[in-house]
Amino acid sequence: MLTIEELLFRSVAACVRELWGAECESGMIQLQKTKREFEGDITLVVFPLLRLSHRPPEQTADAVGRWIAERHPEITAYNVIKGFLNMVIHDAYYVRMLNAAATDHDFGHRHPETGSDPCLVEYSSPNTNKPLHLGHIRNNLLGYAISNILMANGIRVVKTNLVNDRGIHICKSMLAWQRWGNGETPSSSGKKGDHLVGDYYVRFEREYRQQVEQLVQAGQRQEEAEKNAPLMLEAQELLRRWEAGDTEVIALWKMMNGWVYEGFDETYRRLGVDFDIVYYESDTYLHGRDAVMEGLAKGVFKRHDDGSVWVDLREEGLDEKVLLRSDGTSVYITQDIGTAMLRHRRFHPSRMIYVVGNEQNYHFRVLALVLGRLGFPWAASLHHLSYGMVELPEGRMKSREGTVVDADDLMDEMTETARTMSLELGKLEGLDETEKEDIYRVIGLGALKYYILKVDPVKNMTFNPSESIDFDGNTGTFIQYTHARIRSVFRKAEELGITVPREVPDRAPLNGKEREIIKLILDFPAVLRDAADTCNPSLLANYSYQLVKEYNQFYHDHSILREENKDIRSLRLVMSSTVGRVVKDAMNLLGIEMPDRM
RNA sequence: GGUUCCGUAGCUCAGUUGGAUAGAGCAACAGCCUUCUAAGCUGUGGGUCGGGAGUUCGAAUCUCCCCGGAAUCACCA
Repeated sequence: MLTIEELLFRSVAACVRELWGAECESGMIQLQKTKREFEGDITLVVFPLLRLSHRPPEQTADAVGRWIAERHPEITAYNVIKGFLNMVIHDAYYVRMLNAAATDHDFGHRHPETGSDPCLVEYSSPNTNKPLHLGHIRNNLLGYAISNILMANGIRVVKTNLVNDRGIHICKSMLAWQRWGNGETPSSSGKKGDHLVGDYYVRFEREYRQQVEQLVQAGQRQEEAEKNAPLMLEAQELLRRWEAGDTEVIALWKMMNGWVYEGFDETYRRLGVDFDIVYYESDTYLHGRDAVMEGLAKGVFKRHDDGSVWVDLREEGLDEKVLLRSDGTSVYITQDIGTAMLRHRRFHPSRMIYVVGNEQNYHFRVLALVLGRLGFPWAASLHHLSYGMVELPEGRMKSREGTVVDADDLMDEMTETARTMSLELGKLEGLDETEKEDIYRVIGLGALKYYILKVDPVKNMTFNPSESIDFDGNTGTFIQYTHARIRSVFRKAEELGITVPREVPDRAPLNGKEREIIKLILDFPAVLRDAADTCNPSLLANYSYQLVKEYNQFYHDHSILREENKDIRSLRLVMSSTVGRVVKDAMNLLGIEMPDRM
């Protein structure tokens, strides 16, 4: 079905051709929603057309308005204010479009093209030496949400996680555990595996700092002391033995990483995110080396006298960047080169999206350029979905100062707060305990997820642990609450024996509020597309709030089930159920569950 | 110092391709529960869109310069 925008677009072009004998160039026909304070639904901005009409704005707008109104019964009236032509659209059009949305189970969604290449999304990518924190939550929510949004747009998605399971950081935890652990395990201590390992990492850092301090007091320079501290030397020795395949070290590494994975799995499960494929750096870190050596042979990279291999990106405005160490071992980016190649060989992705914090903007520019230098045409398909840091009121989270907001703790607190508030309101009486607990969980997590996802990813955001997350106002809770009330209307309708039509059978006139809401519903497909095109889930979050806010005002003024509203009930019921469905759909794409009651 | 990003109400954030008088929530104050769930609704107050110049019929939005903040520029990951 032709939307009214498409119809008007063509109509304006035809009008200009007929009246002034000119063709519209792209961008000249600007249609937008009419501002609330003016009468009308769609507005044509006529300024760009003045070049063709050679008339003042008002005359141009009036001429176009008259031409269109004479030919299209959908336009019932128009008015001109300065260079703006506001057109009023017939109620029947909106009722028809509402019905189309109401009866389309995949409203706004597109079906995947068969045989098309997938989009690969990498997110989470944790280190295995400490538990997940608030920054990881932003990462995971963004990655999971954008994957869902792409899928809703008919794109096949492969969700991947690249676990950084090797390196000096995990050796530090291992060393501390060997020293001070006394064989402690998750089951012996009752601690979650990732937290247990994280505690030993913290222990290492604490002891290490003491050693450094002692060396400095004994007369060494800070940098010297940091290199010479016995604990650091031991950790490095452990890394060497790991790389040499020492069975004892490998066994310890496997055991402790196993604990961490159990812990991560639980956190992921609670957070509601998942992956199709998990890559481990210990498997992939060697693969990039061959590619770098090939590039060296082709002359796109250079070897320095000490044997290290470099890429010179000064022409692109960047610096020289090391790709292989002088001892031949790989660095961080080497591993990413290898991983990208492995993935490309296996999936032929049309796009590779990396959800990684903005502190790695430089890294991903380099990665794309290096892959380009190596001659891979798909280097251009890399997309870094960069997001800002989550900061605390006093600044950045610092593990040294114990200001890291732990993911598990935060989810616990959110659920707990939801429980307390729910009990105060006392609306869940009559439900059994497991149902109640599930609703507390859904509300607590919904508030957290929405709070994070409503912010534009590119921006740093502030998280105030004591007062940030409200359950009032522009929150996930409010959206869930409105949904729960809509569901309640339908439960009541059933009790009252009111039949709910699938679509609006009559041609009831619309009031202003109803039009606003229907227009918002009809925006959903475009918002969903924009969110995918710009890799920005916050568009969906803010859209959901806007829709629900509008609906909630309507809800108060327009009783749906009252007997005196019988004749307009069908419209209101169809509208309500469609709002409920769209909002639930949008929120689910963000990973936010929608309770039927709360 | 170089590069990139951010700067909108006291606070947290929206703001569509450049479009009309820049919007929400929190906080403050005043109302609304015989009425489909008050986690809600209605109203009041609150702005040099960091500053300046430019482009344009029109700039929070695009360009340049400055100010403030963040990240990064490692043989760390």
